[in-house]
Amino acid sequence: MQVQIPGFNLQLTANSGQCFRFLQLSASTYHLIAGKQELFISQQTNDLFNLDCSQSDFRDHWQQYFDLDTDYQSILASIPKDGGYLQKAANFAGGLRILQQDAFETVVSFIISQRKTIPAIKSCVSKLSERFGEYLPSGKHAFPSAEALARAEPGELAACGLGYRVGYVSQTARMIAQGVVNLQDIHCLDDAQAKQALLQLPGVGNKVADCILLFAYHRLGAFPVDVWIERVLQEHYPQGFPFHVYPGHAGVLQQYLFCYARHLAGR
DNA sequence: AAGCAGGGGACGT
DNA sequence: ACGTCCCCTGCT
Repeated sequence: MQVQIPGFNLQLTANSGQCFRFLQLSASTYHLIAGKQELFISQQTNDLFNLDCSQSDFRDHWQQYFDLDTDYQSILASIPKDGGYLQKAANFAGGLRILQQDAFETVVSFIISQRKTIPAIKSCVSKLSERFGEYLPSGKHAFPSAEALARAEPGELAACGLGYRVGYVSQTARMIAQGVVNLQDIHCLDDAQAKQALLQLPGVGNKVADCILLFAYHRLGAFPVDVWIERVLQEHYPQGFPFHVYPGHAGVLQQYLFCYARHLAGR
């Protein structure tokens, strides 16, 4: 189907480091696996997109996944037009959308993300899926279930490149499979409670918890601080980032800053 | 409380 | 070829 999505930039979103399961097929076309759903999506013009799914799949699944019901115009409008770094970042990355991803996949992906580059994370996630994820109709693999990773041998996880994170992923998968932490229930908690719940998982610290809140639980106020954001804050906000100006959506700005900083560095 | 170990790949030199 | 860095956490 063809659909008009004003302001959305697929390339920026696919390469934003939120999700590690976009495969770029051409300049404007990507393949994506999210949960048990697969999608070929292509950006044809500024606002026009081609998706190989039905109207009902789009309405029931992808519209939410790509966060098309959030008003990004008003978020962009909240940024002062002062020619500052944030305005430049927003000007570059304003087409980015905060994806609404599966919680378990996001938990594991970001446990793996610590001290790794984005290409390395993608490689790990891909290997984990091929080894432990269930087959999809296309012959590709879904991201593994908590049960599958809980059963996995440490050596098998290590073979996916997890390194010292093998224990974190294994224990976290067990806690979730056994219901010690219920990822569904976290949707009902407020931001602070949700963060506390996630911090119980081994391998999930402050930064990773913020990423999970932002990319799986759609808590747009969560503001993950990684090494790129740390540098941006030190260089451009030495007196601190003005969170009070952006109540409830600073996390969106964090993504603008992250992508812009990486862009300037040629990544 | 600060400092540090920790797989291995990506990246720059 | 080689050192540094990587969307960091947990231990000391």
